[in-house]
Amino acid sequence: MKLKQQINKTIQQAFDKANINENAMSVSEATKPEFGDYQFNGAMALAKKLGKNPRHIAEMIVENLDLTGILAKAEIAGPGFINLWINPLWIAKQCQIALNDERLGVNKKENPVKVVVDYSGPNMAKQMHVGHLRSTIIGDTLANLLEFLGDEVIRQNHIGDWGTQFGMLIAYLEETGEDGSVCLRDLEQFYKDAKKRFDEDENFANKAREYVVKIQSGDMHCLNLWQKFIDISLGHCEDVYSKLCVKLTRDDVKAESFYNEDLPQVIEDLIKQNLLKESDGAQCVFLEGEEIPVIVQKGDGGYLYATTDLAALRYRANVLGAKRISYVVDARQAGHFKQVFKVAKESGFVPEDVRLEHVAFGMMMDKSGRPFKTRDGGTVKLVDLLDEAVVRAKDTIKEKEGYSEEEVERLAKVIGIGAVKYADLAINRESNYIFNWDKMLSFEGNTSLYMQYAYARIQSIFRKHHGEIKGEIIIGDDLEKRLAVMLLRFEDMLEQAAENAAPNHITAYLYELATLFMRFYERNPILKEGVDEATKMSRLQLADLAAKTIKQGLDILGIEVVDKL
RNA sequence: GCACUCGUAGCUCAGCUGGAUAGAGCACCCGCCUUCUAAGCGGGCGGUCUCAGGUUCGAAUCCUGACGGGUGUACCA
Repeated sequence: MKLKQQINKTIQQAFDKANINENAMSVSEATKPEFGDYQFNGAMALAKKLGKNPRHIAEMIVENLDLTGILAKAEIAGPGFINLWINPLWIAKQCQIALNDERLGVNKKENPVKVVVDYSGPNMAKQMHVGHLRSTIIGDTLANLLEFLGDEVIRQNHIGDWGTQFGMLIAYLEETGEDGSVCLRDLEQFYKDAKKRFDEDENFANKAREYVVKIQSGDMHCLNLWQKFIDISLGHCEDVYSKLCVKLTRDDVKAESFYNEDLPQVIEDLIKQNLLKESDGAQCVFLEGEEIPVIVQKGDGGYLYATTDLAALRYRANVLGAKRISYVVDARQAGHFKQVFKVAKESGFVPEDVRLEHVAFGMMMDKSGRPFKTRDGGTVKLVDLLDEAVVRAKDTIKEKEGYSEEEVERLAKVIGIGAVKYADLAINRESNYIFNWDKMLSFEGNTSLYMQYAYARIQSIFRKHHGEIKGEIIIGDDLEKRLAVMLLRFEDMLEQAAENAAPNHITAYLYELATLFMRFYERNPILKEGVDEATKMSRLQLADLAAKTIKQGLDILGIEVVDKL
């Protein structure tokens, strides 16, 4: 249900009837309940343009406003605000439609596009650490969201599987042994050990360097070892993805090395476009207004990540056919992407109409506001963080008695992982955020637990209710109306979130929805004695739609729900 | 130095394309369980939106500058 659009249409009709030959600006949600459900603020802006009194214009609009359909009431306030009340009967009907619809009344986009979402991108040489968390879950949310709205989403996991450190790792893998899966159980340690050998033993170091050359020249034995290493390392990532309920699979992997063959061609094509200049021995693209050039080939002939990114960009635009390409990468690389996007457009690698965006996010900080590190200053492994989340979640479960051990385990997983993800997604992605266990695992405030609790409370009602649910939704009081309008806003909110690639729009909405439901639940009894049948049926259905909406919203965030908490 | 970004309640954060008295949560204080999950709900306290100008009928939001924090600044990714 595109609620705003519907209301805008009504306003536009009033414009036409009043002979105001302008496009009406969009209505917005009322800032307060007293101001109705929606408000139209366009009269003031028009007043100046038309040289008329804003209240007079507002009157003209209101006089011509159809109050027999969606809208029930309109009031002029202050200098020319038009406060709008939606017809409760209409609201009820729309909720009914949403409830009977698998997609909760959310339309699929009329003009879906292919979207590449590039996220996670772990380095195969090391274990995933907390630094990968945000990209992985923000990216997955964006992918889920666009998919739900009907776009054709192509997930791309641009894993780092190429570079000089792999020579060292593979040399060490061969040296240590037969079964890679054993020595690679802890990648971090393996990397450290290999590095130690590299620094200590000249022979080993030379061997490592040889391996780099061999891999790059396509030596089969080395490539096999390399492949084995990548497989195992990727397996680690998949464990993390599975724990995180992130949908990335091996099919989404398009590694750095995938673009290797195209790199010389990238250089060739830049030369053809007359964009390349040599500077200090390196091949560079100098962009207008940019202080530093984009270096695409080093003095020694090697390529850089800008080169790979260019290759990836044109592959995504031309081979995959993407019309929107979103890079979910931390904010520090803003400069890099700005430049690379510019080169991609100027060189014609990517057509003008393709939307390139850097979905930037801030850093994760510890409680004292410093970058998130272990006590000794090392990086925190993502698996460890997630495991701790589950352990901590288990401690928060109040009454474990009613559950089997497996159920507690399952609950702890849903709560713990949900808490970590929600806390991250609830923050405006561009700002840095402070990681705080107590806050994220709390039932209070804008947390996943609060949402899961709201959901479970509703499921509890349905466990207690027997018999079929029939009859229609009736909007009884103001609270029910606010809840219902909130439910109808779902699609508007999702669209905004998708447009801005902003998961926190979803969490903010869900929180507001859950809060409204809790209030409704406290004030308007459903199954208690004395509630007449029609009201009961109506409230059951409202509760049902609320639960389904919460579940669908959380599902987009990649967060699970349980029927009982 | 230059570029980017942020600065909102004691703390953590919202605030969409400018709109009415700037919103949540935590913390603190006060109420509400013999009936649907009180892990909840209601109420109170708490603000010079860093500062100074400008645009506008109207600015936390847009522009300029200052101050403060963060990040990035040619051959790592």
